Amino acid sequence: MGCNGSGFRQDHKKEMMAVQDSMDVLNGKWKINILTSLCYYTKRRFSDILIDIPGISNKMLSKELKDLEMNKLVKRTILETHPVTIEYELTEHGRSLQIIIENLTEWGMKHRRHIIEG
Amino acid sequence: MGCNGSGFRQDHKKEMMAVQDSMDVLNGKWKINILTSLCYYTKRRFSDILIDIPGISNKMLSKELKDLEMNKLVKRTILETHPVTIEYELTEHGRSLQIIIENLTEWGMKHRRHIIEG
DNA sequence: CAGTATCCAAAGGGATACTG
DNA sequence: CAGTATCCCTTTGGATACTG
Repeated sequence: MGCNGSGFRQDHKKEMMAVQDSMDVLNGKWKINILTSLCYYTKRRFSDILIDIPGISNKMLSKELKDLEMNKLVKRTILETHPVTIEYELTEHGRSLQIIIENLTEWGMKHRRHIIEG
Repeated sequence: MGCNGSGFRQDHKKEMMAVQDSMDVLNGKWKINILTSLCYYTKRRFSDILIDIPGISNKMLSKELKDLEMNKLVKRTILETHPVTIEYELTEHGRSLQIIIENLTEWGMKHRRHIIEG
């Protein structure tokens, strides 16, 4: 049942709660951006993401990556190179956000045309 | 070109920027929730939304609705009843977020099963 | 009903420096 | 490279009261 679907139920508390559940995970100023970087680049190192996202500080990137790991959206792998290489990537659960990220990408471009450029 | 698409271009700055443009509009703790309420209920009054979204204060709802109006996602209509009735609804541009909201709804339910309920 | 105003605490987050 | 630690300002936003 979509947004315009008016099924038997009159209220939409379940939908409201579900969206809230999503936003609890994706909150903060940078999470979506980090997930986007990992979504499009597949594998990415700490310093790469730092460059991918203009304005983010190492402190925030560190914190947000930990949050995302805790929510099982991101996987951190240590490669035993010298010195060690740390790779971040989406988990399977994280990849289930792919469609949302693609939609946000598309919508962002549309919004730019609609508002920013007039 | 999707997240896994590796076309000719090697970088994804355009996509990163587009997502950032989206998030600039949808930032804050409550915007998505407000849009969700208007998406599923179609038309909604101030006090209705206050009830739809557990935890939001009238101050924040007021502020966020203004932001959304400024970004042309939400339309505010004054009905000349006694006393006046104020109706909020999505603009056409706002309705273009419908697919994202539906995806977030679905993903939230999936995430609940995956993480919260184990 | 549909907000606005004020106060104030807590969280967010930038800048800079430092570590293994 | 991949972070931590600290300082401290800024923003967020809750509580409460008030207005037309």
